[in-house]
Amino acid sequence: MGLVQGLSSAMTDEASTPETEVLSLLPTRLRAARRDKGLSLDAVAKLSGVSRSMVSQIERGESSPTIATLWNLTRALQVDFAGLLEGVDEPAGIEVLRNANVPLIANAGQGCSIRILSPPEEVGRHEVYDIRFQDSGILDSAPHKRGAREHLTVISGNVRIKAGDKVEMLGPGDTARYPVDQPHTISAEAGPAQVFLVVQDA
Amino acid sequence: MGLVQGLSSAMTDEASTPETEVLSLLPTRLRAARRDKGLSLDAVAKLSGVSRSMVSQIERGESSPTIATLWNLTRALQVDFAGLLEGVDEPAGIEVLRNANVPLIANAGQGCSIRILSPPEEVGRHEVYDIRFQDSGILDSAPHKRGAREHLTVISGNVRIKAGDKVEMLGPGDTARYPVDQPHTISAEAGPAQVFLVVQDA
DNA sequence: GGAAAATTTCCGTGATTTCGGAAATTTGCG
DNA sequence: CGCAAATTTCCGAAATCACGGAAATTTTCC
Repeated sequence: MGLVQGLSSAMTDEASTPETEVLSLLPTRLRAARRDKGLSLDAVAKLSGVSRSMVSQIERGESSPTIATLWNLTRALQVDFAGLLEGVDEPAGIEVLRNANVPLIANAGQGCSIRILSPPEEVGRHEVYDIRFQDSGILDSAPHKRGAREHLTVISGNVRIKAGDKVEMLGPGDTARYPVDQPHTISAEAGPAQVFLVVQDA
Repeated sequence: MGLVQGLSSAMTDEASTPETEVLSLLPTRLRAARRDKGLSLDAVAKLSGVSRSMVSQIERGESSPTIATLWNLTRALQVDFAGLLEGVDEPAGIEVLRNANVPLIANAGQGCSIRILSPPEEVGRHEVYDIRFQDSGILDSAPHKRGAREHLTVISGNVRIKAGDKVEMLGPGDTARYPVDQPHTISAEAGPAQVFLVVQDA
């Protein structure tokens, strides 16, 4: 007995946040998803191939489903498998960051300043930067983790992108997307430039 | 016998994409994650509280773990539970979208044109737009799904953001972030304006 | 090469999930 | 109220997961 067992013994070195409880949210969320769609246990059973009884047990938290069965359930209920285990936080109102208060990284690269537009909480998943280059300014970066991509749009000026061994020239209004699990460099080519950079999954 | 069973019988009405196979990626990914960190089966066993044998079986795809045990594993390996089941595609080189070829939505809202900077594949997870308003231009949007957020930065001009019942005024260089699981409106306030908009998890 | 150490896989046992059908509960309607 | 239909929960039986220890494999070092 003990669906959400363990974790007690050997804990990793990070903060012991109460997020161990995330699993306990799953039953409620599944039931909610089903009721939202106005489906009966039997209906989702037929849709998902998981038996009525099992669906019932899972929804009541009396058993910890196999990922295979959970996957089938999410398909039938059309809920996002990923989001199902996410915590719930999300600031409520509009969060404003004034031009004057934007955090700045002045001495990264040469002749460029980076304005950080995304909140620290989002680091890793989703980072947004406004980067301004002086003439011939350069910013080169070490590889991020695999799967990471950058999405760059030129606001003004001309820039040169180098990702791995590929090179591209961009003018105002141009956009480039590229994987950054490799060394990459952004540089202003003739005169100053301003770019908007979104890093995902870094 | 069949770890990735079912799905054969009653299929939902959507396209039968081969994404049923996603589960088959999990073993490989887990093993990769462990090796990346230079850990032995025994090490993660002690860290996660899951037995060596089980970890081995899971990594070889010989058993479909319970979400509880999978969760414990992800904690020990410090991998994102969500991303673990995501598909894999990712174009390789630098993808360039020229200013002249940017897809345009001309008649959304009033007096505003939307330039779509992100690729269609990313829709839902991560969308990037360059929006230009004429004087008094307005764009209001219906609620997206819960958890979605917009990240807006003003390139030029002055804009007014309304999300739910909250309102904010932004000038050049200002950034706002807000939940969009509710009706929301962006409008140019005095003269034309240009904004950069990132929508996540729509 | 060869032995020792470490790592991984195999195997028997016990606990848990999963299924199909029966009982219990809830819902709908005269 | 009371009965019928629908929905949900309960109950074995079979399948699978999960564990600990032994065997097999790989790695390390002399």
